[in-house]
Amino acid sequence: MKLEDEIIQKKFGNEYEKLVVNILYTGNWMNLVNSSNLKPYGLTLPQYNVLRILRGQHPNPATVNLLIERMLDKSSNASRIVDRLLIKELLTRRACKKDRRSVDVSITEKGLKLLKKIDATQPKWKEIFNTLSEAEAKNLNILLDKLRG
Amino acid sequence: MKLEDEIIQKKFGNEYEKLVVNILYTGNWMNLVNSSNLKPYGLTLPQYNVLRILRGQHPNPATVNLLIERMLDKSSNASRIVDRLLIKELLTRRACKKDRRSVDVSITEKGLKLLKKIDATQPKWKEIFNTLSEAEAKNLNILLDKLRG
DNA sequence: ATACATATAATGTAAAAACATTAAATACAC
DNA sequence: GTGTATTTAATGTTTTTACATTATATGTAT
Repeated sequence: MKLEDEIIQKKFGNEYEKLVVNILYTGNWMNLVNSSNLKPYGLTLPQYNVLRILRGQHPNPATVNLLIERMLDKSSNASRIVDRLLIKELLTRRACKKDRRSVDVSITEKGLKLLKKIDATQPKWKEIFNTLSEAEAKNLNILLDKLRG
Repeated sequence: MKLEDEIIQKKFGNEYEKLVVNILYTGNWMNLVNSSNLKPYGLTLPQYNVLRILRGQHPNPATVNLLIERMLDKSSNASRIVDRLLIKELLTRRACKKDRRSVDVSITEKGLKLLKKIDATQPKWKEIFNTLSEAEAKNLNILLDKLRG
């Protein structure tokens, strides 16, 4: 029996316990879709997320700290993810003038161009979730926001 | 700005796009809670999940294949996770009689005992999600099931 | 029976993550 | 200003994951 069926059939202690498995399972599936989409471009999911954060800041730089704050995966290998993207010339890293402990990390033109290319091929969640009406999606968002307090 | 705030404030393309970030973010937070709870027992989350699957099968064995099917993280280092748990004597591994390609993996008494100890200290999601009524949790589950089609 | 395909798990290797520590700059109390 | 604590990022090391390959057993078509 697959977990998918397991979720449906298994007797969970309560709705909250089931909810945890449900969210984790759904999230894993989304991650799978996302990362397999990125593979042709030679980016891992964390690398992609960092690039997107940098694009969000552009043309301002971001510090490594800001990357850590924003990244979905907080485990903070941010410094090394920046290393890897630097090698690929998708970003630049230079000492921050105002605070010499910090570094200014900025996405390059090459990085922006790559993101743009990826944008076009990213999963269309609206279509993937076609079993869900817009109102239901909205409702889910509201409930998830509420869940986190 | 933290991602938490970002989710609230950012303009997403549509509710579906927001939903993806929302679920991933929530799931990451849950994983964090779960794995920090396991750390005192020297188990990683995948190791813990494998042990729980084995307990679910007990007293029957599971094949590695079954573990892969059921694990939340499908990347399938199942074989090596079994290795690690074997070293800790939390499970046994022996050739399967019926199909000599397969292996029978079973949780040991030591493994069962460890799980039992962990059970008592696992996060009480019902309390953690106290911002959410039981009806809302149920509604979330229904919507998530629907989302996956 | 033989040949070929498939299923199952293990292994080799490279990449990334986890965890702890370190180094340097800044903030702050006195 | 001096000493101490804190912030910021990088680094060292170990563990785990990712990806491809391999070895063996089983299934299947002929």
